Amino acid sequence: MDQSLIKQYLLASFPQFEARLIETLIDNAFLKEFNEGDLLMNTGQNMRFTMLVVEGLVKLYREGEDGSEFFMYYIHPGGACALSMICSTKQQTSEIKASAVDKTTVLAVPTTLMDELMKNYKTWYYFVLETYRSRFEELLVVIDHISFKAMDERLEFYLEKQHHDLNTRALMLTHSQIANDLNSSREVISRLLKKMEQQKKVILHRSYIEYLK
Amino acid sequence: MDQSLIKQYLLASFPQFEARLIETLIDNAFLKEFNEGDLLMNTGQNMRFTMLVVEGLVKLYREGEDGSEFFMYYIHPGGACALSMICSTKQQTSEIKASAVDKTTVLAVPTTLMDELMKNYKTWYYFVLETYRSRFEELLVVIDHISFKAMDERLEFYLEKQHHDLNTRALMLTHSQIANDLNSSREVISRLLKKMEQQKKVILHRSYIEYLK
DNA sequence: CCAGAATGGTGACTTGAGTCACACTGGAGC
DNA sequence: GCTCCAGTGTGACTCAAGTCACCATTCTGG
Repeated sequence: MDQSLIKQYLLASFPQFEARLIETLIDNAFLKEFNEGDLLMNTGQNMRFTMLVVEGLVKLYREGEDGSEFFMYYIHPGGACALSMICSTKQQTSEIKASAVDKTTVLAVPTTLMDELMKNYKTWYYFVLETYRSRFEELLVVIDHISFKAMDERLEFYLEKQHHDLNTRALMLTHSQIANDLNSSREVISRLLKKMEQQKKVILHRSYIEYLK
Repeated sequence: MDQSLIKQYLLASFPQFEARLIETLIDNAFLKEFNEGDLLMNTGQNMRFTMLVVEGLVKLYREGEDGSEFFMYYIHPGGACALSMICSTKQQTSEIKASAVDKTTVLAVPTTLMDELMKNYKTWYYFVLETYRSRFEELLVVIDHISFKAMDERLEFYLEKQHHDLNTRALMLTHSQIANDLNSSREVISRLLKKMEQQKKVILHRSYIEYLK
């Protein structure tokens, strides 16, 4: 049944939540599934639910005016989208998108419930603040990289991150995909990858990259 | 007296705070003054106080490894540093600095008080969330600019922001300062400013720029 | 008033990275 | 087998922006 499934998910992914909070969430939230590639959140729409990721993987990226995109970070089970945690705000400026990388399950918590949760459950408000803080810091790291680092270093960091977040050395990525994520171009990425291969940091294959270091 | 001064400041800069919250703050927080150029917050130090700006102006910037800096945004009276709102976290990665632009007064609220404030005062937790949200969005805009825009556009945006935030057309900035804030070099900024002058968007003077558009 | 510092202007050069054009290759599907 | 196409490799070119060198102007402190 759905209720007990929610409980299982919460216990597994959000072990820090207090028992009463879990009960409240079971009574008020519902599960939602997304397939690979589905959009969880689109630009500027008013959020009526806070989404807690309980299974799968979500990719957050920024969309430029011309359609080019820019990878920011992944959200793993146990995380939530910071932006989805605010009850009904304008959000006109920020063009941000979230899409499922794998088959993903999220727990949708109505934003109308936020006041009560914040007030009554310490573990909830810790979670909200911690979510904001960590996303904030990730953005700072992103800013660091694009403003202070050159492409080769950014590429290495990107691959390291992929390796770490996806927990595999076999990175299923084409050069164009990487170029998109880093807002660069395929040729540039190809050349840099070639260099990295010579430095024995990766081995290149068709449609995937073996991460060594 | 200090107590009534705090009250005045709070009423002026944080009119949304409920009366009981203001009383609590009066009893537990204290004012702190900074002179122009003083550092309010340094890299990675554990924050023991949340700082609410009640007078003056605070500049937030990111420090690169080599000492170069990168302007992010201003905090006006009525605002607070999002990062200072988290009770004692690691914060090892983020090298972020806050310095006073003018003579600035802040209200220092002990972070040990956060739990109680969040729980008991709805206007407080709205404020905290709103602070996070708005800073987050500002960072997104920053990312947009450095990843999608060229220097000329970034410069125009920067000047527009200065004009808007400092509320004056007489921008007291040298070319080197601007270059620092944008993580560029003086010569580049000089040339671009020259172009903008030809386009009648600014008039250049020694040590200050008249913003026209 | 003078020396030195701060500020700004400019030409010449270098470089990282984006673009264009085109060639090669391995796999999927017929 | 063959075709087509996504994925990749590479040289040549362009351009924005950073760097270097040097000079001119204004300001400031003794």
